[in-house]
Formats: sequence, structure tokens, C-alpha cells
Amino acid sequence: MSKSGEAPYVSGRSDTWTKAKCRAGHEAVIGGWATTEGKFRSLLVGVNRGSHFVYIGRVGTGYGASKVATLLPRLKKHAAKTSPFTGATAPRRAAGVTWLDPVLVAEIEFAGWTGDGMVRQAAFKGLREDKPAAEVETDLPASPEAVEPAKPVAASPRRKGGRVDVLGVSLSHPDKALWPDAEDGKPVSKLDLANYFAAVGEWMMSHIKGRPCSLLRTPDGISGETFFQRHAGLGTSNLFELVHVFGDKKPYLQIDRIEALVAAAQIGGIELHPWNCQPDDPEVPGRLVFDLDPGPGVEFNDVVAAANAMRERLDALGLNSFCKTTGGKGLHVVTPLKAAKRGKLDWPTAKDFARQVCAEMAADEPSRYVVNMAKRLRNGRIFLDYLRNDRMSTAVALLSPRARPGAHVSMPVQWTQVKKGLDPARYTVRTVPALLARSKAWDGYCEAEVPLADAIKRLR
DNA sequence: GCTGGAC
DNA sequence: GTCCAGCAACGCACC
DNA sequence: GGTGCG
Ligand SMILES: [Mn+2]
Ligand SMILES: [Mn+2]
Repeated sequence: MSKSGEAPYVSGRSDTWTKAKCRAGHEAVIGGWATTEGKFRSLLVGVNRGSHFVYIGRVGTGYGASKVATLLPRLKKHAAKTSPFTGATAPRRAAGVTWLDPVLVAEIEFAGWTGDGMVRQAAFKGLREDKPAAEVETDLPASPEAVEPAKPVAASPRRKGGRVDVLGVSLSHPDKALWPDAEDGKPVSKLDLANYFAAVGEWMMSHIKGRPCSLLRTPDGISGETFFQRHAGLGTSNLFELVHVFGDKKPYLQIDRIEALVAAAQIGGIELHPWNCQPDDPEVPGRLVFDLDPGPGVEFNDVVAAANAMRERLDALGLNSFCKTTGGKGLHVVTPLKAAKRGKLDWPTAKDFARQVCAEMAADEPSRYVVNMAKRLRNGRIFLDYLRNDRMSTAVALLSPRARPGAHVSMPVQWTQVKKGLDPARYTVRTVPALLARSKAWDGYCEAEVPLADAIKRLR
């Protein structure tokens, strides 16, 4: 498992069989193509298994109409009279399908396998000119037992064009620097980020899975252009899930698998900003985030004190809380919420609860805390930002890196660490995988959830 | 990083 | 071909 | 209503 932390990235998932299949290959041999009404539709692809050429499904070409233009002549050159596919699963002859001699190798990206061994949501990424078709074999063993346990993935060999795979996801320009350094004077590359995500993804996933998740992207590094992306656009990797939320036509990005984290790294997606809803239920609050934002002139030790004070208040209300650094100057105190069986919690209620807790804390120590946003009263005080607790509001995800100098990440810590001397700058893309492997921080998070209704009663 | 539109 | 723009947008505080 | 902010 990935907790051993001895390798830059490891599989870490227990469903080895599924995993092995998912990674079985991102290459396939083209055995045909399909058109409808004369327009190109999809590629029919397969892999070699022994003496068989086994069909594994259709592959779309996404949006790159230009890709089709260059591909079509290559296809036509290898057109054949008969199907190259063999065995019981070979596709039937059909209108609009042209067969091919199985010599062209496609690089594909896909989201998984159907029960009958076909790729799901497969997209064409390009031709592998350097790979002979005969070498594209299924590496699936005959039985699940033959799959060896998850093991460190070997350092990915460089391919032509310098591309590298991480968890089967192809990275362009793996050596491109995204940060000038991680407190160590050495540039942090896209490959470093991908390896980071692969290493900590297991810990991240339960906190982002099933929720819309914006990306803060910086494809040319943190000193280049920076922009948020919340919607899936043209050319979005099919490793992301797409989720529709009430009131918006366009689907939001969602990250449900570690491979999607690597896909985020590929497009320079550094920061993850998920909704704080229950998984797969955008309308129901799933956690409260108390965002402690120090104004100018506040010592970090005072933020530490604020986090502990917040924890005590939440304790008194019957809520369990967990603390993480933000990767910046503040801290987040997070309380997991149990979804009520009846009488669903709504966002206005959750936000109002958070506001009241913060307002009481500020009223008790007005010289330290403000609950009023953007007021110049913030000087020397800590802004208790309750506004993360709204439907469309986000806070930086657990273990998300920050697109700022130092490559710090939002690190889960134990309450015993939340004391004088806690140093958020220790936690970087470079240091965290090893530290996390030995940490017990946030153990029991899921079991700690409590319905907010009880706490609301106690508040009044 | 990637797409699509203007030139 | 090359160049360029888009890639989020909501609630609060204050003017 | 606009602007600054998170
Ligand atoms: Mn903050
Ligand atoms: Mn804030």
C-alpha cells in the first residue's frame, strides 16, 4: 500500500484486479473505423492476446476535428477487405465500418472497462509511431489470482517527445517547472506534481469524491497566467467526472479517481477547490469549514490559538473537528456532518450556524477576532471566515498544493500538533508524501460525523 | 494546455 | 500557418 | 449601482 512511502508513487488501491485492468494499456491497435453519413465517428480498436486480436471497443476522437484530418489518410492506406478481429467478441460487419490491417497503434485514454471487456469513454490521443502493433498485447493475466499485489510503479521510461506516464496517464512536458522551488531551491516539475498526486491521492479522494471541484490552473507555472476552471470544457480529459448542478447548464468538473488528479497535473491544475457538500448531493452540506484568515501583523501562533478556541466551541456544541494548514498563512477547522435521514440540512441553515459560532467567538474576544469581511478592522485581527459554508463556496481541498511560491500544501494535522511551533511551510509537495505515510492526522474523520441539527439546538 | 476564431 | 482570448462568479461590506 | 474582496 502507498503508506509504505518508499517509492515516488504506488498503486495503493486494494481493488487490484480493476486497477490492473484500468492500467492494462493506453495503447490499442486500430482495426477499423466507423462513419455515419460519410462523417468520421470512431475507431474500432483491439489488442493482441496470444494469437488472437481481441476487440476492446470504439474510441472517439473527441473534439479535434483537425486530428481526424491527419488521421484519415493514414487509415485509408491500411484499409482491408476483412475484419482483423478474431474470437467470439469480434464486432460484426456493419454499415459505415471500414476494416484495417492491424498495424496502426493508437494512444488512447479511457475511464475504465465495461463488464464485457470493452473500454469506457475512450478517447483518441494520437498515433504511437514508435510502437509496433505486435507489441500491443493485453497484459491481463488469465485470472485475478495471477495479478501480483500492488507494487511500486517502475520509473516511467521516457517516450519519444519526452512524454512520461503516471498511473497510465500521459504527461506532456514532464520536466516543465510549475514552481521555482519547494523551499529547497529545486524546481518542482509537472512530473513531480503528478507523482505527488499519485502518492497522496488515496488520502485526498474521500474528501473530494462526489463533489464539484474547481481547478486553479497554471499551465506555464505559478508565475505565468493563473485561472480557475469550474466547468468541463472542450478537450477535458475523460478521466474527470462531469456533474450537473441545479441552475447551471454546463457540467462541473468532479474528481473521483486518482488518475483524474494526474490528469489535472497534466493540464497544470495545481489547486483543487471542491464544494463542501455531501458526496453526490450538491444541495446538502457535508462539512463545515471555519477558515481562519489572519490579517496583517498577526502571528501564526495566534492563528493556532484561534483554531484551538474554535475547536473548544465546536466540542461544546457536540461537533468533532479536524485541523489542517491551508498552505498559506491560515488554518482550517473542519467538522464532518452526518446527513440527516429526514429533514435534510440546507445551505442557508449551515451558513447561519457557522456565522453564529464565529460571531460569538468574535464577540467574546473582539480584540482578536472579526467576523466582518474585508473591513479594515482586520488589521492585527483574525477574520473568522464562515462564508466557505455556502452551496457554491469552496475551500482549498485537503492536501491540495497551492499555486504560490514554496509549493506548500494544505496539510492535515493532529490537534496535538496545533500548538506553538507548528510551521505550515514544512509541508510541501516534496515533503508531504513521506510525512503523511507516518501521520495519524484525520484518522477517524469519517466516523466523527455528527448531524448538525443537534448542534443547532444547543446553540440557542 | 487546449480549443476555436480572427487574421 | 500564427496570434490571441477564454478558461468563475457569488455574497458581503462599503462607497 | 459599482468596486474590492475572499
Ligand atoms: Mn483562508
Ligand atoms: Mn477566507
